[in-house]
Amino acid sequence: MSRKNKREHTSDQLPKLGIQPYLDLMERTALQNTDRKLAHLGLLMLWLGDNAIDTIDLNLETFGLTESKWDVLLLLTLHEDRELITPSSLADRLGIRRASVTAMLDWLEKRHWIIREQSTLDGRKIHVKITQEGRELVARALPVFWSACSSIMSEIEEEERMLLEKILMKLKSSMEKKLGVGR
Amino acid sequence: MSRKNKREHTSDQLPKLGIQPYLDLMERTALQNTDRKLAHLGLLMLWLGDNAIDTIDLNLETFGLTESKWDVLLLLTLHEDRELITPSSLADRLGIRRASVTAMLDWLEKRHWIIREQSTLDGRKIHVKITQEGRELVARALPVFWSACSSIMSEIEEEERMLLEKILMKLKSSMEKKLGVGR
DNA sequence: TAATTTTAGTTAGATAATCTAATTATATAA
DNA sequence: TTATATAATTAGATTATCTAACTAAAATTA
Repeated sequence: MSRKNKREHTSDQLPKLGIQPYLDLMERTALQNTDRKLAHLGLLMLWLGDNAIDTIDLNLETFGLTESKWDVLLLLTLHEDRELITPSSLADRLGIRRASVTAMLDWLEKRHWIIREQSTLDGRKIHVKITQEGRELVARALPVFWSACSSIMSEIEEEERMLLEKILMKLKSSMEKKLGVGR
Repeated sequence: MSRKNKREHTSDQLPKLGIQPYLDLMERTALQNTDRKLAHLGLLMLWLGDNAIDTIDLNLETFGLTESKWDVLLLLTLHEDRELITPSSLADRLGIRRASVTAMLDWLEKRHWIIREQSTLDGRKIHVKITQEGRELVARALPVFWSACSSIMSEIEEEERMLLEKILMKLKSSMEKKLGVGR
């Protein structure tokens, strides 16, 4: 009784409608020339994207990181010893303002995961580098990150995999073109 | 000359590496038992998810809405006249705290898109409803939302579509199970 | 070469979306 | 009737963004 009664008072949970009511609403409210089937897929992609990001965030949390800080550390790691990385180039790549990068770098620098060095060639520029401590953090987080990535797709079987990879690659380039971004 | 020169000064753009350097890094840093192929797909899904969200945000911006406010309005629309919607049930469904819902409802109420009514049956509860003005906003935004959803998938061809739908539905339910959420 | 313009980075101040902890009112249970 | 639980809010914080203004340095131009 106690358990059951309790539940009854916990009340008012919104029932999970599933996707059908969304599709019904779409039928009534989309423009004539909107492809319903594609919009259905797009809606799924949007939802999955949210879930994928939540999964990754959950795993990065262990390291005191968020997705955007992680992106910065990953960029610094991948470009290390290749090119000079400035706050401007990070802002450009991340699609955010320089002021936002400044804030993020302040946060990372306070934790000794990155350092800023004034450029000797051009006094306006700052050279951003990952520190040894930062490298160690990344080294600890990477295995978890990859395993989180793979867990997102754990249900996929071999036959589907190849095809899905092809489709996702195609979507990646078409979306990047549309948004004018890229990695 | 002028244009070219200018470009040369625009300097220090980080080159777009593409996915290969990520895969190389994965090879070196993933755990032995991490399925590389699946992690590759997961990484793509993560990136696509970001892009899909950006696309939707860009379109909702026109209406002064963000994805989370839109989610609330959509929930109110779909559940209208079906069940009593309370701040608690919204928090539960959205996976956020009641305090966060309070803030969002304040914002929406200030714009006259929702109203709050005290429940007569249980004085602790608030009944949240979409207003006529809110309904009109949603009616204007919905066609744009669906067309944005379909634009995400515009490259998909009919043969791929069926299979992709099946895969995405499967991923949706597996991820929702893992995260303990659902729509 | 001196004056002007552009670029890089930061600072200041704002908003949005979240959180936790504390508070208030009401309802339920012991 | 008293104690406990629930619903919502408030207060105060953090993170991630933004724009506008500012400083310093470099590049352009007159």
